[in-house]
Amino acid sequence: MTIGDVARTAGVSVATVSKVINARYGVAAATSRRVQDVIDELGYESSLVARSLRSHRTNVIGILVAEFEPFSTELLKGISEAVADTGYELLAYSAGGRAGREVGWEQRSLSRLGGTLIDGAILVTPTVVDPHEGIPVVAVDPHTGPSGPPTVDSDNLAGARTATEYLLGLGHTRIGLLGGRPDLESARLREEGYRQALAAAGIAVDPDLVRVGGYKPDVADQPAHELLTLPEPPTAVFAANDISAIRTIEVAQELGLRVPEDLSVIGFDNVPESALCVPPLTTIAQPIRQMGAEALRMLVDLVAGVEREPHLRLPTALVERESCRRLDPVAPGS
Amino acid sequence: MTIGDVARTAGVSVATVSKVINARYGVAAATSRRVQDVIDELGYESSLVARSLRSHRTNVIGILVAEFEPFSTELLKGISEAVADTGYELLAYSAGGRAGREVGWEQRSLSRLGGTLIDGAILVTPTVVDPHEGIPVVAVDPHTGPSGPPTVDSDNLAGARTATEYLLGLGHTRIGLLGGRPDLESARLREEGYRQALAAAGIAVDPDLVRVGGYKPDVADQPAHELLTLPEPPTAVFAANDISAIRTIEVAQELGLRVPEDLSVIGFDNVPESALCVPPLTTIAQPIRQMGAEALRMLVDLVAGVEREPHLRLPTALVERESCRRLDPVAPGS
DNA sequence: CTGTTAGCGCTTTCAC
DNA sequence: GTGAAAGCGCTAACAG
Repeated sequence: MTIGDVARTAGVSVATVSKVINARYGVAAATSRRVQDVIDELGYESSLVARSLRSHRTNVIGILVAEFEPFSTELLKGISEAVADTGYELLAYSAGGRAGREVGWEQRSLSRLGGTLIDGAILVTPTVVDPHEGIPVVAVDPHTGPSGPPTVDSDNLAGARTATEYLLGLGHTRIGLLGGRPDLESARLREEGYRQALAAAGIAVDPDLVRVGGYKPDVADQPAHELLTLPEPPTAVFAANDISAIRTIEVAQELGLRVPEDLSVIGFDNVPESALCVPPLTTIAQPIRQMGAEALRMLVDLVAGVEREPHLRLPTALVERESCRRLDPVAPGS
Repeated sequence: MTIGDVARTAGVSVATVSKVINARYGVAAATSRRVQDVIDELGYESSLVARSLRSHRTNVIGILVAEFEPFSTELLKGISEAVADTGYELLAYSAGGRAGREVGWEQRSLSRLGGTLIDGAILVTPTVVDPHEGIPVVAVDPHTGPSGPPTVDSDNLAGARTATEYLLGLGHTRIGLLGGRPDLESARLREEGYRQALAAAGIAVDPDLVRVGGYKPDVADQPAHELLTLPEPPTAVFAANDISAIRTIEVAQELGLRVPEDLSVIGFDNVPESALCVPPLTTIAQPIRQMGAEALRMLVDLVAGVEREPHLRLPTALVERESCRRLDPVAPGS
């Protein structure tokens, strides 16, 4: 079913059908109606692909992700809510599982779709972003600094400091850090916040207590295990994201440790999964859905050529649940 | 940056570049290497759009949704996990906010993308599905019966019966039903399960207690309010999905009712949001991620031409949290 | 007002 | 082994 079928059925040329579809001037009312009737009758819808190849305006916004995991899907919900009245449609593209390992998925996806299919793109946690893209781009939680494309992120530094101070306030001094993807600026800032809070409390960072996690359950597995089987293990762990925090809790439990009695764990992100975990995870909340909504608004403005402040940073907040506990004032035997 | 640019830089024709990209025979090793070098150097990626228009095989699976809400995004997570080793990429398409109201978004999206962009599609809670599509289609939680395309769903009837029996077991007899989208078979089955459980307990259904909710918070608002302000209100409500269950709890709280002390509420789906609600929602779990994974596997087989049982029904299970409570044996004053 | 024509970027015969 | 040419479904000049 193509525009040609419609044209033939209506007894006009494809050009005329195209004009009717796109509400261009220069079509007689009678012709227009007849064509419209045929379109309705046949249930014809123009191919987004063919149209985009030619016209370079599609009314579709792309969301480019490495994978559909809790963070990106949460963002998607926020974007979806915000898109409602804009007239845009949404196309979320994941370069398949391979992308997790393969760097440069952002550029690849952008090249594959950017030329024609989408009018603008939201890049979710991209590592590298070529500043001179063909289409407007907004990056959420990117690696880039203030240069590069417009960005939306949250206050990772303050959030990490809050997390660490919270643990400190609970009497913990041996606090482990399970870091995030090293290629992400947010992960770097979270580690920095951890170090700042410790320094402010006059506690030296024990290098043994600092591990690189990642952002996937299986990647967090080994470093979490190492951390918890140390000769002098931490009494609390700050994991740089909820997924690795949840995995840390599971590893602790496999090791016979009770959370929070024997080990306190705090995460970062506040993805819905953090509430489903047993015990429910105490974490630093990012306003993920709001970040998505803001990224979309920013991008829509960009596509429309509206000037905007190019960087938006949203606040984080502590969400207390049940995975952290005050350290007993005197450890038995000490 | 097009294939033409690569061809010019490498000093060959576009046809040759195309052959190199697609690993076709008939290219000299030296030429192939030279072209490959240019591709790498320029960072060229072929346009999915242009390629798909011509070749009709893209290695991309489409997931067509009305909206990115908790159910569809949960499904997306399951699909994303399952796609990892298949070599397919994922393209989730939402017809924008308008779709919620507009019926037929499934057909429209399918027509727009199906011709060329995607090799197969997973339709999420579609209402109408034209059986003779151009590409393989799997429907998740569809309206259709056993005819129509292959489907994946959960045992809605048994789940609804379980939910109602659970409330009955807690001593409730005035149990309200906040139904789901009337155009969904799953909603019909959930109501049916409710009726069956009540009948089995020898309780007549009070028509006042049966309301049509929908699947969006604001749609559930009014019927929930009506239900709770009845002269003789229910002591428990079975909402046909978590989103309207959560909204019911909020409405109850606005009305000064405590949940679960004054009102028990049970949902259906077990989306992550149900655990975040206050109090955490007792609900009937569908294995949503697994449903997504199975739908993907089914579709991949379909695309590959493998024969399969066309309908898969997964079991549901009660998840007890804190929104339901045993009814006091004797109501005060009665 | 309407139809013819020329591409968009790519793949695919089919000559050379 | 390589390139010229046709065409996927559509839109955008331009003639008629």
